[in-house]
Amino acid sequence: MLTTLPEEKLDPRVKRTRQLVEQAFTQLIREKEFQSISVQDISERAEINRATFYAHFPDKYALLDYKIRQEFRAEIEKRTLNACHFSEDNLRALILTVCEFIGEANSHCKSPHGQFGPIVEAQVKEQIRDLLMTWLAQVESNVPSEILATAASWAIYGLAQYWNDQKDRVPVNEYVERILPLAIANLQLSRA
Amino acid sequence: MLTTLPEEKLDPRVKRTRQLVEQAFTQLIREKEFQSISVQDISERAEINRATFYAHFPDKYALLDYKIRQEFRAEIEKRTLNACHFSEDNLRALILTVCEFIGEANSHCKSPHGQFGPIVEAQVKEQIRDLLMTWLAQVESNVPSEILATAASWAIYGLAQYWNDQKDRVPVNEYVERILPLAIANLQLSRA
DNA sequence: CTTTTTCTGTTGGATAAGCGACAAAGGAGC
DNA sequence: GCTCCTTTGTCGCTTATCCAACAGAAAAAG
Repeated sequence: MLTTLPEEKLDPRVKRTRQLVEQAFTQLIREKEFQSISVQDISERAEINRATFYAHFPDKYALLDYKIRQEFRAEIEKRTLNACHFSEDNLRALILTVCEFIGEANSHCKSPHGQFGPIVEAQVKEQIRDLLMTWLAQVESNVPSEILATAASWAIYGLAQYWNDQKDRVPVNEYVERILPLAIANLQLSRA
Repeated sequence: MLTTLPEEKLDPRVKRTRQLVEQAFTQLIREKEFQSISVQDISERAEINRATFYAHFPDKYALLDYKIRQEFRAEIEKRTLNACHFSEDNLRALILTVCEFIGEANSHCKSPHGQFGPIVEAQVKEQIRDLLMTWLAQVESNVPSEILATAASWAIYGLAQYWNDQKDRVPVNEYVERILPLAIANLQLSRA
């Protein structure tokens, strides 16, 4: 689910430890390379037991996934418009968010041999897809919304990454305007 | 004990909740009157269960005691010299600390009908006594150190409060110098 | 005054977190 | 190759915290 109700009667204890783990990880990630961060490091920094970490996350990669999802979601919620309807403006904002998020991820989290990229990609695409699904739920079409959302999420992420990899970049806004019609067309295929 | 070893292999959970309770109380005490602060208020603010509060403190008065002790101890540790030996300089610093602490307590914690005073008095006197006991432990005398420390703690606190209640106060340092010989004499009675 | 509401301590049972200890896997140095 | 050391998941068992409920005290409302 994309809709965030961060506090709906959650056990205070799990709320606490999640928070502690998160902020410990946030601290460590800007000190060390992700690879060299151990679960023990996180547990010690968070002042929780190591076993407790595993009660919340299967491993440190799951925590990374969670962190990425959370931050991307925060961007979505900040700028606009999660859990609202499909519109040209919303789609534009979404694409813009993706472009900038990838840029941030590349610059801030300097991964040595780019093991970071695939993880970010998977999580962000998932988020995009979920969001598009909620938008399309209110629209009639003879193509299943999963199909449309999947295609569009891949396309949007691919285009955003393509832009980020360029040496001489067109301004973001200009680029977004250029690919926006394509994205719209993708989502409105075979409209009823 | 006055000697503080705040973290010696204490269960992380109790460390956490103590900290949460403390900072919740600290926040509330500068918003509300102590009387109008309920255990529920503290628990909610600290995001712990109310029953958990009672697992740590018998009631809110015990928490207040604890807070006062802790802050006075912090003053002692900051300025100087806990767990060290008896000397004129140390005693002077101690008396000065007491004078200023009472002043702070009176001004900052404006209690409506002075129910605060007796609590502060009890806790601070206890702390003074403990500290003097450790000092006297290294000194020979034919009078039990409990007796000497008790008398001196009452005398010092009484004189500090007396000074605070005056309308036209002599400068602190001057006042301290005046009563210092008296305190010294008290502690060195019947020296071996 | 009576009624209603809030707060207080306390209890029993459920659950999360803590604390070792363990075998296994990986890395560093020899 | 071989140690030595660290990290990793995982497992019982203990302990702290949670939660809902309770009766009684205190405060507010009527």
